[in-house]
Amino acid sequence: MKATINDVAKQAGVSIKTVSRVINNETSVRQLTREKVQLAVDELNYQPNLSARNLAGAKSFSVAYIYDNPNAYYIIDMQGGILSACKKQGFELLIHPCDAKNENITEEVVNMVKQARIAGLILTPPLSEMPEFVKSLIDLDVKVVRIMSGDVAPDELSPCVMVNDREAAQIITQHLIDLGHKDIAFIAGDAKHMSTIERYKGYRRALKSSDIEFNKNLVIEGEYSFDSGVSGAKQLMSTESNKIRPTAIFSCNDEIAAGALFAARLMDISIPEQLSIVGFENSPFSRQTWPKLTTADQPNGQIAEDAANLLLSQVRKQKNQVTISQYVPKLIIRDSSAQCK
Amino acid sequence: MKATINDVAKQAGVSIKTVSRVINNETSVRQLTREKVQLAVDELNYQPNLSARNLAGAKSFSVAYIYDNPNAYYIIDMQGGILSACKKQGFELLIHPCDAKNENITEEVVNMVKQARIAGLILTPPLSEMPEFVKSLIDLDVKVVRIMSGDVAPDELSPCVMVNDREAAQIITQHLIDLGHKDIAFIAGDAKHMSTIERYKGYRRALKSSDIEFNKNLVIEGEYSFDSGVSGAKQLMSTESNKIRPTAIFSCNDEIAAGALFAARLMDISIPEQLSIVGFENSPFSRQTWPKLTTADQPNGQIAEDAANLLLSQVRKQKNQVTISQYVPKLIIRDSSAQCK
DNA sequence: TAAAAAAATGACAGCGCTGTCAATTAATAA
DNA sequence: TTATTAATTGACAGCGCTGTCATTTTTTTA
Repeated sequence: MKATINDVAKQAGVSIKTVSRVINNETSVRQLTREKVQLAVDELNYQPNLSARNLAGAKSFSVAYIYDNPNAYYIIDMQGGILSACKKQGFELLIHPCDAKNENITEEVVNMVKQARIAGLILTPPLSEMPEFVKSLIDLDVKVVRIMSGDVAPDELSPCVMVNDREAAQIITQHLIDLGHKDIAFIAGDAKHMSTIERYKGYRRALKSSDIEFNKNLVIEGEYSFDSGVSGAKQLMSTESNKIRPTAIFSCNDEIAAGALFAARLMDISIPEQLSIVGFENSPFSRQTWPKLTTADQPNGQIAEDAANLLLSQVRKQKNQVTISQYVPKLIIRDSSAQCK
Repeated sequence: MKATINDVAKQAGVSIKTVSRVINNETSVRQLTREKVQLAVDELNYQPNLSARNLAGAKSFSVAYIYDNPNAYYIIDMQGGILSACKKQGFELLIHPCDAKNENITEEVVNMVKQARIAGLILTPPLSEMPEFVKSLIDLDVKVVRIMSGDVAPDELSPCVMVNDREAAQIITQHLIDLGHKDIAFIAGDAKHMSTIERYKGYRRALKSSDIEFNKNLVIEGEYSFDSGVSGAKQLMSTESNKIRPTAIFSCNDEIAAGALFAARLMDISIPEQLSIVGFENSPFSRQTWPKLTTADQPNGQIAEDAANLLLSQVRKQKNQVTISQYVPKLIIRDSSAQCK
């Protein structure tokens, strides 16, 4: 059947403890011994039993990805990236979707972490942005890595992988400005999400750096949803009011942009001729709208893998890597943005 | 710290073995004893340690969901449903995305199953439709439950949860016929997928039952992708040829339908006035296209939970439930289908 | 009522590994 | 060279549970 540590020990002519040392990459094993053991491991195609390790050892080999995010594409990308890192290092991944608005979320997750003896957690927005929640988890003696929006970590609670939405938003707004747009509207995502705040900052910054006067009537509060895009765009483009109608809309994500596109269609406004609309995220359906969306690409899979590697090195106590990686989403120009007439 | 089986045994005044019997729902425990133990379990908020159970026992408490499917919405729904069933029964879920086209997929998955000591597997199309692959897994002494397209299981390999695409496709085609359409085109998904075949059968059956002559020029081979919808619709609606142009298109899923919508837009064909387009799946973006798609709704989360329950009862050897549940996706009428003029 | 059969319970080993600590070996200092 | 220290290795217990089998208790039968 499956080889155990005993088989390897016998084959290599050492004690099981030495095998254990080798597979755990501990120091104080002579090079020669290490090689002997490694050889036996390879020959027998030995893979340590996770349950046994979790049971016997102080540390566990399970990490979890906790998330609350209605965006399926995002979650799938994240899972993929994390999984890829976990596999390479012999860890197992548990997934735990949950509801950030649930009052008992802390209790629920704390229980889950205890129950499964989890060694580390990866958190994405909005969970990663709930300091109290994060704190209760860290108190549990699990390592945590957060993926967050911004350029520097907001606190010292845990290592973070940062996504610089501000800069990306500035770039994408600048793209609109370069096309001659001045009346650029902004449809926000959930107000509480850092990503919304950061994208808004980038938007403002771009306007400022081009000396375009900010018009608060062009800013619509919303949430990360299609419907929010529909109603936001309707409001912005309605002719009833005597407000200024924008010539371009910066939507906080692709879903909102798709909604805006939908509203434009309803109102018989042609895109991009009469109105430019840009999204954010480069989710698959930004390629499936009419017209295809100009957007900003986040390499989510890579971000996730990065975060997972950070977490695993923490868990394995290799070093307290304080390295904080930062990603800046890249502008992708498609067909929903054009020269302002 | 966390309560163990010893604590419970002490509290209840029985041996740990008896506690074990109670938590495993074994027979031959007196009612009185069972209650005593249950009380202690509740008081101590005891939850058995999964690693220990997996290590000590013959059976394991881990199941896996293996999938290859580019449709993020589908996967997320499945995961959610499976997870919900697993949680209720104290099982852990491992997820394993993979590539069905990879030659070594069997080896890869077999390894994974052995390595993690997995008790059961849930398979969705296209993996569930690869008999050789399924067989090698079953030989491994893991329980398998497949989610498949059709009304009856194609073989005896494993219990199945069936999704009756044929009937649903017939209903949705009938919907088009009821609207007065006669020249109804069909854009297929991946030819190898049972769902494509079943939906095609339903389409044919509906035509037949209304005595509409089948025109093979109106059937386009494709795959489950947006691009396939674009090129399919282009081909169907091109004016160059002297073929009959359809007045309605049955797209094998929503993504294809979205592509068809896109193509219609390109060709300046207005939907649904000049052409009705229907999708299949009721994925979120069927609500985010212009116009919103008429489609067939699959309750994926529920299907998944059903499959997971079937699997877990197998694994726990409660009974060899041969119950095969069958779901028929329901017609959802939105704005992309209209009376034929 | 005693004997036999059936049901309920418990003692104990052991799953595959890691942690602790003692024993051995190699490296260094005296 | 020998004593001392450091590096390497191994023996063994035990993580929390389940499987096996023996023991005790209850029920049934004679």
